Amino acid sequence: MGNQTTIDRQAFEPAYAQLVNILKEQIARGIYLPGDRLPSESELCKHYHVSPMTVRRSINALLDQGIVSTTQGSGTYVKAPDLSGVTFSLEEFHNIFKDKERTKVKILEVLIIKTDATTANRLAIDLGERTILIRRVLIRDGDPIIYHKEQLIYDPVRPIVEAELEVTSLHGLFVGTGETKFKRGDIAIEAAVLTKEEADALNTMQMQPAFRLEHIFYDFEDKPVSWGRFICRGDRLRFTTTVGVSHRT
Amino acid sequence: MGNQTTIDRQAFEPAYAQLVNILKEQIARGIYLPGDRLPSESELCKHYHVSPMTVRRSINALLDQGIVSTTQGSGTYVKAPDLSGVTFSLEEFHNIFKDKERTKVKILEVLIIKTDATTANRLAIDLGERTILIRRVLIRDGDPIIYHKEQLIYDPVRPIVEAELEVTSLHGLFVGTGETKFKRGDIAIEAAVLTKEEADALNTMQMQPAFRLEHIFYDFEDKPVSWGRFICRGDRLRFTTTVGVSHRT
DNA sequence: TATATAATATTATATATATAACTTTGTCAA
DNA sequence: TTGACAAAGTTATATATATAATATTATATA
Repeated sequence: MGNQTTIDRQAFEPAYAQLVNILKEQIARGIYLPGDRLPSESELCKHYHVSPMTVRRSINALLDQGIVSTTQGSGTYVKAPDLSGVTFSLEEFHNIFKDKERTKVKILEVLIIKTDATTANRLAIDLGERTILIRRVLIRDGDPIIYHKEQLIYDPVRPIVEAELEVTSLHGLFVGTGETKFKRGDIAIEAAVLTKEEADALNTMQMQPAFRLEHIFYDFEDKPVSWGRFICRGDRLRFTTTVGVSHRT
Repeated sequence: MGNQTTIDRQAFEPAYAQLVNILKEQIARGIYLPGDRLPSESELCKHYHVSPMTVRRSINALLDQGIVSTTQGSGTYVKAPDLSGVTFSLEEFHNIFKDKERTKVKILEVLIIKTDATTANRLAIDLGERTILIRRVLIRDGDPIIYHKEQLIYDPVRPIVEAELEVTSLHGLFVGTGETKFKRGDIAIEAAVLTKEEADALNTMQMQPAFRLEHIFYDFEDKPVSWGRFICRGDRLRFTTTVGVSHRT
């Protein structure tokens, strides 16, 4: 069991990172309980023989991780683990896209249509204007996993379509190739049950649980360029995270 | 439109934060495009008349926000916005618990039972050992919103039960009162459809979409102390976030 | 006792500097 | 042209120091 109490200057790990781990471990062991004040920065300096800025950096890391809170003039206090600050990432979602060996993208349909009310609202355009509709399925090991339906602004001047279609893999969206044409995106996750259209595309039955990941992307002028939804079978995806002080790597 | 280009030393906002905003805005405006190299740290020092450490701090902030990436010896580069690093917070979930005015907790059932296989596995105990089962519903404005089913280790020596039951509001779990008895938790989110039991508790129909938030909490010896699930109506909860460079506050 | 004031401790911000590690570029020789 | 090497540029880490802002504690005063 790791039980570091001093900072090893010969170690590969930098001093500030070592101090972070030392403090985290002490908190994890219950030496400092929620509500307790940590030693002041100057005390930590003396005890571990590091400079104030190094201590500061370590404290900041603990702050970022939501493990402690600081009050100017008072001290640094251990936070009780709570769920309010917990985050979960799309990493696992991203992983599905990552290995290009196992996953393929099948384009079901591409057509130019007149917008319905919902799309007009999302893309901030007039009802009836033309948009490009793309429907695709992401297939892993022959199994359809994710259904994607997207509508893009139809703009002959700036042919985003070609760029989008070139990327038949959707890969660019998730790894940041530098070819992405959008500056910013709003994303929402909802729980849903599969509609018939979605179930057909995913080759399963309707009324199955699913994640619905809705996205709107904006260009550099903050105008919407595309809107769409990823539909993901609930039995194939699960988001995990931890709260509190987890073990050191 | 904010268009800050110099650092105002009289401003309330500290220099490093101002520099973060300046750089973010330039990236948002497309002055630096994905893949571009930012000016080197020493150049930024000269241009904005701040010390290297201050520039460093700003760059680190951009790193944390996933806006740039750095390569030692080479430079700092603007990242293309990608979904891989996107995170969702439980803030909105947390908000439901926060206002004690509107929300009440109704305890449906508390009993001591012998564990089934699933619970024994989650709590790392033997099959048939006793656990405490608690079923509650969180009600907002008279409407049942969240159904919670939890099983705790039955340990006469350490009566966690009383503590749990005192907190009839579940509030402590989410705000970190310092009274929480656990050190660490694993959390998973799944998409699901309501079972009959869940639908009854939530006073709605089964087969409706729902989020299932499963949690296991551990004590300071890393032994599981409780396991449970929050079931949340999908039409009452939605997680949102943004990707890329969003506008400054 | 209660209140205001001073002193002290603590975090927050900022500067200046130094060394190390790594990358890129340029130079020179084979 | 190619490869080896040196030089310059860039980020990463660390120290030492200073000032400001806030909180806490002690002290003096009424």
